[in-house]
Amino acid sequence: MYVSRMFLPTQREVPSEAEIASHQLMLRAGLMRKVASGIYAFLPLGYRAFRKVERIVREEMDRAGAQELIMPAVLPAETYMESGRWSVFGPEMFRLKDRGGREFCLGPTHEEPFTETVRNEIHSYRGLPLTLYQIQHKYRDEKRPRFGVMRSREFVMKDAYSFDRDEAGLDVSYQAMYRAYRRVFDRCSLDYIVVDADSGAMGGSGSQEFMVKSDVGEAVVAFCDACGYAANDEKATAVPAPEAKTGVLLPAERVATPNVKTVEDLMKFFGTTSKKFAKTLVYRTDDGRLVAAMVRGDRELNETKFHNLVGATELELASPEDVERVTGAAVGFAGPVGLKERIELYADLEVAEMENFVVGANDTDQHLKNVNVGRDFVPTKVADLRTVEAGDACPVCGRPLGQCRGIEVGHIFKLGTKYSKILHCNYLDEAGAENAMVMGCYGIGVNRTLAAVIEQHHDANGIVWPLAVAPYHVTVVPVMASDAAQMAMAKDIHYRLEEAGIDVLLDDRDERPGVKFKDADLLGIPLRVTVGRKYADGIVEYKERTAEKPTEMTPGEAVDKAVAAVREALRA
RNA sequence: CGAGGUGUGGCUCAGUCCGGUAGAGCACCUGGUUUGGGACCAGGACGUCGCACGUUCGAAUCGUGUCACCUCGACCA
Repeated sequence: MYVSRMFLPTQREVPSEAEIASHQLMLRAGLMRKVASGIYAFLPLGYRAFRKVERIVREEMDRAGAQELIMPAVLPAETYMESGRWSVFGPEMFRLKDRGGREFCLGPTHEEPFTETVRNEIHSYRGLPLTLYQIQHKYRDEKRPRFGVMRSREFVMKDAYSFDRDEAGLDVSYQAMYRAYRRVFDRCSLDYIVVDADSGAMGGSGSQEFMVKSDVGEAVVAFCDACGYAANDEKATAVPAPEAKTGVLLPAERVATPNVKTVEDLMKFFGTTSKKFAKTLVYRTDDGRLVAAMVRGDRELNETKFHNLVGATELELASPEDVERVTGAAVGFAGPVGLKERIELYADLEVAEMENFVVGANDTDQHLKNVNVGRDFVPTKVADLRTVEAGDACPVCGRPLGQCRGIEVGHIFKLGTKYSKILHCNYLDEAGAENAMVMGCYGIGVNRTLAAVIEQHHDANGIVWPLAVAPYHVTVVPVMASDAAQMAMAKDIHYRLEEAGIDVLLDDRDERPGVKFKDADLLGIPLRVTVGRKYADGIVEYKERTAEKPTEMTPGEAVDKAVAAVREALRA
């Protein structure tokens, strides 16, 4: 491809709307342009890279035995009404009506149409197992799209769905996907970890996320270097770390604490550590229940865990009015003892281990000290409710946990029979008995994966594509476009590479060399062959994007070296 | 959805407080000189200053409304 003919709008300046490296570089290198908030057009160079990722995904899905199909992006409301998700998705779903007033949506995820299709066509165990997938645009009207394609409202997802006779079959299908995912992200040269994830509202028996390590990731993961435990912080647990006990229960006592509301205020007032307090937080569920959660003063409540425990669809902090009604006190003085209304009260594991601690008295400007679980109050249930922190003890081996941020590029999920039961996706076994199919679902965010690659592979000058996803493998740069002999040699190298099946650019523009080198670096083309000052002696320069300096060699050697490097890198 | 911010040529931004002929750099076009890490000189084109209404002799600038975009938070099978 001749650069002079390409639609490749690069920008010298950093676009003001882009915050993170991948977003800035995707705009600067002319990979994409924004059409609306969270909606992007891929330009030729970006689309090439996108298709490289897509191809890797497709190859690995096919290798794992999954079969590709394509569902419509526009789906009728009925498809999601049967499962109940027409209402569950709420405003996040892009909805539209046809001319007859019938309701449709742009598919946010496709469990329903896949399940429906399989239900309609497969009725026997003979048709199982089956894994189907598509690479499709998905639509979610995110409250806050950000970071370019990292969190967008239209995005491309590879979503696969497996259908098995039983749990054992699901395990096999799931493992096949797990291995395929590892291969996909390995081939993309991503540094990632696989973490246990919350399977909460989706039900099901297990779920793992593929997290690309990155400071700009929106997810927080806890991991243990010693034993390999790793989990999304929504799910991560740690060994409780109770304070030493004296075994002497002191009598509970009311203390006037005017304007002492926060844990920090309390520490000052009582002159002790936050580990001697317990916070009581009141939440409201979507069905109108008020529920309370207690965690130790130095801990954070993990809303996901609480959410799952309470069994609500929606959960949010109760309004001040609700809190005042339940506690009979201003916000900040809630406690487990003497609540005005009987509400469910859940205590974290560590709260259950506390002794002679301080809680709100359910009376404005009053706290209770020397409170003890069992004697002064009995929680509805004691459970793990806190968010883990770096340094907490690993739940598997007890060593300190580390924490890092991650970009979720893939998610694999054992759905079980959640959808097959609701949607009556059944099969007859050998004995003629009807059973619900056991399902799994597996997603990869294709454009997010592309952004993650850039996030992990760039430097001050631009993108540094791994060969496997580079839009072009090699760029041939004649230093003086006006020198016909030089240009002829560059064209010859370009031709020979192209003939060898290499994706190659020829920067034939009549620009100063500095401009071409800067652009080559910005675009991140992994290999560069420069035809310059020594071309008359039959010498060109070969340089890897990451190398400090070029190496001199003959054009033939440069071609051979580039071809070998590309073939080596693409050997899947 | 809550809070904050920004909308001026393709890009980055100044001008707005204090109303008076719309600016700079980069990019673009023409000619010339250049040519190993984003050249230089000369000339040129490109704007209803997000939109609407209002105040005023006069609005990029003041007021009201509205839209878009960005950041933080909340939310996110």
